[in-house]
Amino acid sequence: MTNQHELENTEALLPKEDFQKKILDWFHEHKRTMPWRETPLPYYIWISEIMLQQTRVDTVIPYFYRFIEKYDTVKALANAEDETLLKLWEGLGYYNRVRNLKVAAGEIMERHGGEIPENYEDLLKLKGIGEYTAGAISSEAFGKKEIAVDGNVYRVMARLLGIREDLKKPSVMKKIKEEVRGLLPDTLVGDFNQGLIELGALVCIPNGSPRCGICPVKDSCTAYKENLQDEIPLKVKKKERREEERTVLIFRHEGRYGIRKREEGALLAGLYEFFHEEGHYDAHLIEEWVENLGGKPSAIYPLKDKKFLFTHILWKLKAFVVELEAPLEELLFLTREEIRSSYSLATAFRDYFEELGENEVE
DNA sequence: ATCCTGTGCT
DNA sequence: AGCACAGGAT
Repeated sequence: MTNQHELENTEALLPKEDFQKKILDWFHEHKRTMPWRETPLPYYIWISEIMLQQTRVDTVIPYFYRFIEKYDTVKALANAEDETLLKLWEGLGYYNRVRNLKVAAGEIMERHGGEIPENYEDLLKLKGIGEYTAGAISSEAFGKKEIAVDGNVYRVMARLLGIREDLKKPSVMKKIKEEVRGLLPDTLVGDFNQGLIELGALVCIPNGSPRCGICPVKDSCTAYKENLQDEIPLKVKKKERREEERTVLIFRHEGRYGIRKREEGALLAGLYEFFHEEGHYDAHLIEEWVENLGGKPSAIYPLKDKKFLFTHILWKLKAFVVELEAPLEELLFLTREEIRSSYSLATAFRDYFEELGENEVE
């Protein structure tokens, strides 16, 4: 019995043609209606895929209509005004996406005579298009035999194959992509890809129990058969973050603020930052401290405590604005406007920078 | 590999 | 209110 069971899970897990047919049939019957599916022009697929990154279908649809009405071709997009473009995107978030979209439109005009390229490799070179999006456009708009593995597909495949490993591990991602590649049909590849994605979005869902009862491929699903739906995808232990207490001193002299450049090769190399040191200090310790640095504080105002997360470190920040009678030698003293326009401040300090404007008395 | 982005989920 | 996510960039 055990042997037979194992056999089912390996070679017979997914008789390929059956699996393809089940996904395609299910997709054709249950797919949600979306404007770019009704009219699958390459340009529409491209715009929608970019909009759909980190954004729900329902949110995207009205933006999509407005966008393609205003910019109906790659050429129009390449010549778009930044202001108008940003206005059209307002509320969608992740604004780099729309900046990249215009850059890519320019690239398509220059390198591809205004025609969206069909090949995965060419698509991949375009700004804002990564592995997933290149595969999605190539297969869905041009019928090329390419995979389009997004977060949904990783989850669906992990459950189907019973993969109880961290889906963020490159080796695991690679394995899943190879599995999907091996399952691609010769025709209707785009529908097959979308079928897997749609299955992940509607049936094999990320939060809450998957709806295995209505799944077209439950019979070949390891997680279903072994009741592992809650174990897969594996919830990865959130890596312990080292906590560091730091005190930030925002020096001000005659309306200018002191910043310094971070060392090359360090965390956040080359970005600018306010002065800060390890440890938490209160106002009168700071007075001494600043005097040791050769400064004369005329006033010290506390700002709100903040936390800032890196992948591996948590900074617990205390911050003070320190009014100085003279600038400090080791820092660059600049107006807020100068900093805003010409210096890239490390994001850890950006909130404090923004707050400086709020209670500033000019 | 590591960082970034803002959102939606708890 | 804080955190996890997801895809691309560097």
